[in-house]
Amino acid sequence: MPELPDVAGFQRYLDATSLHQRIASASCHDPRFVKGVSRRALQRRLKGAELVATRRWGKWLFAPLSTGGALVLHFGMTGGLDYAAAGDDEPRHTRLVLHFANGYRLAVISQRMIGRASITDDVDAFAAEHDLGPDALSDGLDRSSFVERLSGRRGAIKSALMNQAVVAGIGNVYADEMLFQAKLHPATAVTDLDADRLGELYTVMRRVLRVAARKGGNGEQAPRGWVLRRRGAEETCPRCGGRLDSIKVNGRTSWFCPACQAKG
DNA sequence: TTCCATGTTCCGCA
DNA sequence: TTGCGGAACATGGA
Repeated sequence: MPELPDVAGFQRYLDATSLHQRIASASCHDPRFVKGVSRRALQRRLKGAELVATRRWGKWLFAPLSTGGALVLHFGMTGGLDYAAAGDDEPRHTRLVLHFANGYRLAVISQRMIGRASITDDVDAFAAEHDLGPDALSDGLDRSSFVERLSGRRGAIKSALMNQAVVAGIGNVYADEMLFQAKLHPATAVTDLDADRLGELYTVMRRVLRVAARKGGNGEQAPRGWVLRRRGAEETCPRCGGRLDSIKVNGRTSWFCPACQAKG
């Protein structure tokens, strides 16, 4: 689930619940969830601090600390946040808990241990270390810079869209949605697309992500015409009614309409 | 039981 | 040297 729109929802949730509260203690159940720093160091850096803001970059969520540095969160393939009273049961697969002085706690959930938590002293440097391109919704990523970043790439357009070094935030589901709305076959070679076509894809990308982020990534609230509600072998194209098909692109399942999304 | 899953990272190959 | 594609990683549901 967690692609850019989902993480945007987590960001709003964190903003609404957990900012400017003193962290009495932090507990991490599984050391494998912490990357880059030791589990003890993570807990020590969080204790006594407040989360003073949030910043999202692609699928990564950062929360600068009042004591310096920033908490780093990534949710992997399934995860989320849960803010509740200290006595409430923690959700399954809770990996990190911030216990606030106000008697509430924030649980960070990530089922498959592919997510992670860390501490960084410099968000921009962290992004550079992880080879993150500009956030897909950032102001700095205008149409021409998007076209420039994609042009000349050798692989399939879907691979390029999902490449976090090209543009950060797009995953498998939303890549399929964008390609559906842009009427592009997922395996189309980037080199077969001219600047106009890539520019159209930029417009679609921004619209899809903006609309989805507003819904907090909740796929059930996606507009009726969107294909992401219909991933599956028995499903039909919301545009032409034909049967959807799937192929593997870059090892990931791509759902598309063979009639609407012509190759090239 | 086997396969597959919405992500990132690492490695081999062109 | 660089970029691309596949495998590994961990866990649970179909």
